[in-house]
Amino acid sequence: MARESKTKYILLGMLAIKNCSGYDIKQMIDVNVGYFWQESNGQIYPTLKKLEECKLIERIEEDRDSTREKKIYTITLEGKRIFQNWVEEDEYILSIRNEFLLKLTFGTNLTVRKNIERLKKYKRGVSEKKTILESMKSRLGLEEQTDQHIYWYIQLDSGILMSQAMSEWCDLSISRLEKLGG
Amino acid sequence: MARESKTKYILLGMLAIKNCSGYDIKQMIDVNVGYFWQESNGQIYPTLKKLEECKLIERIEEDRDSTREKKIYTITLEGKRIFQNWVEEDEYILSIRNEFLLKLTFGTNLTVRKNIERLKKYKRGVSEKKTILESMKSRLGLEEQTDQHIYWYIQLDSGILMSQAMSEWCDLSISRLEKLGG
DNA sequence: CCAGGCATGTAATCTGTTACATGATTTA
DNA sequence: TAAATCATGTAACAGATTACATGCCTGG
Repeated sequence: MARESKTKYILLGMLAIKNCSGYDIKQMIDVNVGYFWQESNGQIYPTLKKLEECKLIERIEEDRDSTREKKIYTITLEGKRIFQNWVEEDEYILSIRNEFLLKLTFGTNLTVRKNIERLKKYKRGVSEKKTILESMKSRLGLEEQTDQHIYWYIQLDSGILMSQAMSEWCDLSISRLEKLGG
Repeated sequence: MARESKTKYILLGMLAIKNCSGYDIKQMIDVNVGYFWQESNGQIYPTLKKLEECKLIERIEEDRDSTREKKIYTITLEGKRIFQNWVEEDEYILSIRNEFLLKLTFGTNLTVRKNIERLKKYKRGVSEKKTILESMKSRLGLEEQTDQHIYWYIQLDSGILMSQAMSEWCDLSISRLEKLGG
């Protein structure tokens, strides 16, 4: 049966914030919530099509500026209803697959030195992401404080705090392994 | 093409630690690495079958105690080789889908009070998991310190630190929302 | 005796990724 | 002019979940 896809809800949610194209949505997802939610184009475009067929979203005329082909969508009342129902449900799926942690768990099959290197590299990646999130947060702080903003703020903080914790964990783990004789 | 399934590697990895059954493996995954890796029975059993066909694992006689049907597997040399190759590859997939954070991002569609409630509930869940991980860690500390142990120790710490950070983030977010007038 | 855990497994079905195709426009 | 980015989309294919089936054993 494969559980119900949540893709439609994130698309509706983004369109509830503002009218945009599939490409815009993909950007917004990658940039803003990419650290806890991913969608591929292979999901986005077909889902947009289906949503339009079901009249949960509609195409509008992109009034301006595009010589480029760009399909701008807007959410319908029915779309908002469906979206709202989903937001109100107090249940959440959580799926994670972190292959880095998995390989580290089996770290005994590698030299200590190699594991330390990996942790250092991983930490660099985590720190970069944290920096990006922090700059997004400060940019958000400069803009006007709408109701929407507070939740984006909170959500960004979760990413920042997680990155921070991950980074500290890397240091801790590195020093543990170094004591072992790296 | 759908990316290569990693299921076989975690099964091989568990069998590299000790001989066990599909049921045992499922338990080990849920309990030990469940917070960053999940597998369902619908993946585990068919994969075990395939691995046996490819001679990467073998059935052994469960010497004792079971009136119950239980198929114990052991990893073969070829299986170890395949597993080792995977561990040595310095590349990792990471996929996360946290529907809680997603709904919170769209929190403006709910009352502030409701979002606070959700955060409190979420925090309880996070704290429970943290407690479990901590008890696992102290249990691990009591057992003999093998080479394997240090990596499980480190891996557990990542879960504990993440839970801790998440928990703090919940508090922070709750107080932010309360200031808004919850 | 019955609920729940132990234990294995399959079928149905959808989900989701990758890789590719296409073409315009911008930038170096 | 070549590479990168904008922009939409599809096909192929495997991945993965859920739900169910089966049956034994244990504890209350």
